[in-house]
Amino acid sequence: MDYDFRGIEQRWQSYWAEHQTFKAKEDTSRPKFYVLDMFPYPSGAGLHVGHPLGYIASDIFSRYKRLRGYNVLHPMGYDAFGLPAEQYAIQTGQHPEVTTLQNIARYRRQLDRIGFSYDWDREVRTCDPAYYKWTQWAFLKMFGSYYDNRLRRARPIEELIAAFEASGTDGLDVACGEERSFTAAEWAAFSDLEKSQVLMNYRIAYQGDTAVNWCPALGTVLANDEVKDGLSVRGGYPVEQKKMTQWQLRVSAYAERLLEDLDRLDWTDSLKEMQRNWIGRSAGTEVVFKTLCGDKQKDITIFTTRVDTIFGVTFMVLAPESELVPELTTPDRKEEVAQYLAYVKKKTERERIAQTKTVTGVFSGSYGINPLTGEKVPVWISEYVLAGYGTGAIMAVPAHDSRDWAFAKKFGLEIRPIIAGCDVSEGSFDAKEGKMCNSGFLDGMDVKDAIEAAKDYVEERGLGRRKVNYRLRDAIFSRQRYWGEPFPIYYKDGIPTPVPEDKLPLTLPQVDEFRPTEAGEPPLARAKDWTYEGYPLEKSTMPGFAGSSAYYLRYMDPHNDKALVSREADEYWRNVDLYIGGTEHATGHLIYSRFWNKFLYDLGYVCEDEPFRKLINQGMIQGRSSFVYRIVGTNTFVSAGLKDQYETTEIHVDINIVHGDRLDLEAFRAWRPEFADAEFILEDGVYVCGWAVEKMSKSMFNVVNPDDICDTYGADTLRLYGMFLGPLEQSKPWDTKGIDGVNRFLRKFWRLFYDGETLLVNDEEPTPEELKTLHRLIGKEQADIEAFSYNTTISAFMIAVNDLTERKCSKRAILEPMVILLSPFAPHIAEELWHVLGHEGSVSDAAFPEYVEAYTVEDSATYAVSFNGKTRFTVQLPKSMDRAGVEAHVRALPQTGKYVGSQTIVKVIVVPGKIVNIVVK
RNA sequence: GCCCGAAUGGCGGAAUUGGUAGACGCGCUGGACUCAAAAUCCAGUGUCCCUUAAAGACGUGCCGGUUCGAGCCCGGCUUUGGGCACCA
Repeated sequence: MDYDFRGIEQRWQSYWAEHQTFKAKEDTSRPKFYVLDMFPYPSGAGLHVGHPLGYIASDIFSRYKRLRGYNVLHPMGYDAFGLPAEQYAIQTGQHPEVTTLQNIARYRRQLDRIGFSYDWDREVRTCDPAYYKWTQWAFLKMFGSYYDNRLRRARPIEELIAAFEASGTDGLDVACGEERSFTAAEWAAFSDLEKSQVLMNYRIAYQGDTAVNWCPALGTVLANDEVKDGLSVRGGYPVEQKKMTQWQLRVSAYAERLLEDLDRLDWTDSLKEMQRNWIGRSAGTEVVFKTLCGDKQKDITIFTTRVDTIFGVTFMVLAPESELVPELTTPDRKEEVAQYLAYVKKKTERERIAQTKTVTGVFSGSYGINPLTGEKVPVWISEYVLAGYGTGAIMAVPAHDSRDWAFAKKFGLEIRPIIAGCDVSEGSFDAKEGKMCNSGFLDGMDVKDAIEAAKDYVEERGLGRRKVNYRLRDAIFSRQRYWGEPFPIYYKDGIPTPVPEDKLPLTLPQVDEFRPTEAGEPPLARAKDWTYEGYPLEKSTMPGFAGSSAYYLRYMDPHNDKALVSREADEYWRNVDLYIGGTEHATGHLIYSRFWNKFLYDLGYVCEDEPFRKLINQGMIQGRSSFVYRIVGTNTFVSAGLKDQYETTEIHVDINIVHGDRLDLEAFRAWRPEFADAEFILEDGVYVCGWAVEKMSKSMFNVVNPDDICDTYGADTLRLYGMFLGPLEQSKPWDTKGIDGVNRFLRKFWRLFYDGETLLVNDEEPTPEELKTLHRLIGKEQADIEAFSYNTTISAFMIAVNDLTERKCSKRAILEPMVILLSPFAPHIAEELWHVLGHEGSVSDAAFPEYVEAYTVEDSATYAVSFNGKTRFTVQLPKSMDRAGVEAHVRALPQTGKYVGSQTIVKVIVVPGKIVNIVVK
């Protein structure tokens, strides 16, 4: 019998489905292991080979853990709300749900062919009302909570209301938008509407005015992580800054915990570093400068990490959006300031980014007073100061900050160095080193000491206080779109009011069209009767990350309609042990999920405060594009090696008609009508294509469809080859050259069982050498799989199979454990061979073979030979060698003579496995 | 500009973390089988010197250092991938 992968793969895939082999049940008698993939957005293009690579990696680990006796939870679902389906709906009128369901069906067919061990009974879809009920529920919980900075956790808003009633804001330390203070009596006197507005300042899900990334082409706002280089990540449309009232999540309240808890996670350092930078903790000082502005007195609070440089302040700068700007603009400067503000306002985000080197600004006419020196310094307005960070105002120290330096140069302001001996004629001196000068009481101190001394000084005299700032902003949670979760909020007399929990889910209404209304309202404004008890419902919907923030919890208990997850299920599965996915979610999903989980943890709904214990980032799979070269103005194509002799245009060509960089000329002519009468200039009789590694995409004709690989080689070969390409975490191009190698390996393994129709498996006793081969493999597998070094694991397998082939060993005692070892990687062929060996049932229920040290190759130990207390060289000796043996060996070494010379060795001290000390006389 | 990471044959990549560099696979060369092709199998394959072999020398981006010993550690570069980017 030959290795008939088509029959085998079909047969075993049906077997798994029929027998529910991978159905996961809570079972407290067994240890759990939760392996999760980042669920896909089902796009219209279907899967390409890059997508399932991470899924294959996690599937291998799931199957491996199963073999090791774990109760494995390995689910899959779809992140099904999102922009592309809606854009398509706007263009075609097709309901996004229809296209989404079609895409899901296609994804499922593609996934099924690869033989994953998913428990499909637990599938979730974020666009399913039974699922988004819990997204809405969580939102309501956030709406009904505030963050207590002292307890460092979220609490129900009722507790805050009780505190207001008892003593107003007195003695509170809670996360909020703006600092406010009022007494209990004042609180009691507020109207309902006023109370609602006050509470918004504290809720974890709140409505507030904010500068947002507005994308006119998409007709919606976007979160910071949805914008890159001033363009929307999806679609690449321009984005501008706009002030709008939006729902937001107070992620910033969790900044410190999100940062601290990174240390406890088993994630890669680079990913943790990305999150740390995104959170951007910076410890500094807030200092108050009084101002002189006609007869008005106004304080400017600034934030700085370098109070020690305060003696070098020669001017101050406000963000254009700062509310102090109108107050501090003197009448004679009014016109110029207004002009500048208009100029800043009409800039798009993209222009701002492109022009970061251009220095702009305007003088306000006012002066600030340096609280340490009493000196008067001008207050400027410039866009290089951001309204959203710190206090939106800075003290400028041009001698020691490059941005201030550039500004001072441009506007001719004084640059006053305060570190001895530094040269600031060509640029600022930003380093934190040297001795202070021109700085009053700080003179002569080391900069490092001065930083602390200055902080203390300012704090002790009440001129300012220590303050920690974060770059992390609150997440903007409204989208002016149709295809997302509706907010369970209605407006009762203008007061945002939650829809009662027992009325959830609040389902998405039908609309006749999916674009915004003529009045510029979101599409939900088109719905008939979009009201609750006669009051208007919120018309925006939630963003893409809403549904993906807690999906891992829902998998634990997907059919529960009483709770997001039951206590029992949560306490059994707890959190994700292994999460595999791309690094592109580092500052989006992976932050939001952690925040969302911590919030639920604070309120006692889940028992772990971090969602993903270990995280692996699989690298991106790039495409290998092929090119042909058309001579300009002709329909003649020249082979890559000769192209430099002509003036040519590079054209992407479908990689399916290129074989080993050689173009199939007939297929090329048939490919597109305009190439039907193409002429070619060949080299050595063939047309050689050029190539490049690029992103895998339709437009570059370099997409490899996993279905095609399954057709030609089978899913097992696809799985093995994908893992054999190189280290999991590394980005690499998909190059189908070389796939024959792993396919050959599978056939070779098969031939250990069969010679044509003859079954070769026998019950002979294995020789010690054969056992050694087997156990070397077991040892390698165990160590390498745990380290996700799948490529070397597969190499080890190939070595073992080559070795057994050479020995003509088809002994059951060797082959049986090997089938089990292979099953995580190539499950279909493993099932078939398990069956051939006479077993009933699935190899997935077998146990990982035990590793016996006796059969392993004799390991060597390294001994460092030291003489006169200094290590001179090392020797490698078998681990089994005893002390006397090591001693004799060392005495006989020629190197020993070199160092000991004519002296006599009186003693050799052997520390097992490590050091040999030689004592001489 | 700032913060991470990487650099090894013709190619993808190994190397027990300081101990025989190049495992495994691809490709290539030669051979066996075959009427032939495919498939399969066997042998060779870092570079240089050489008819060949032995032997030797060189060899992990570059320069220097530590060490008996460096792909791995230290200092200084170069190239490259990724993240952040007026965050005070």
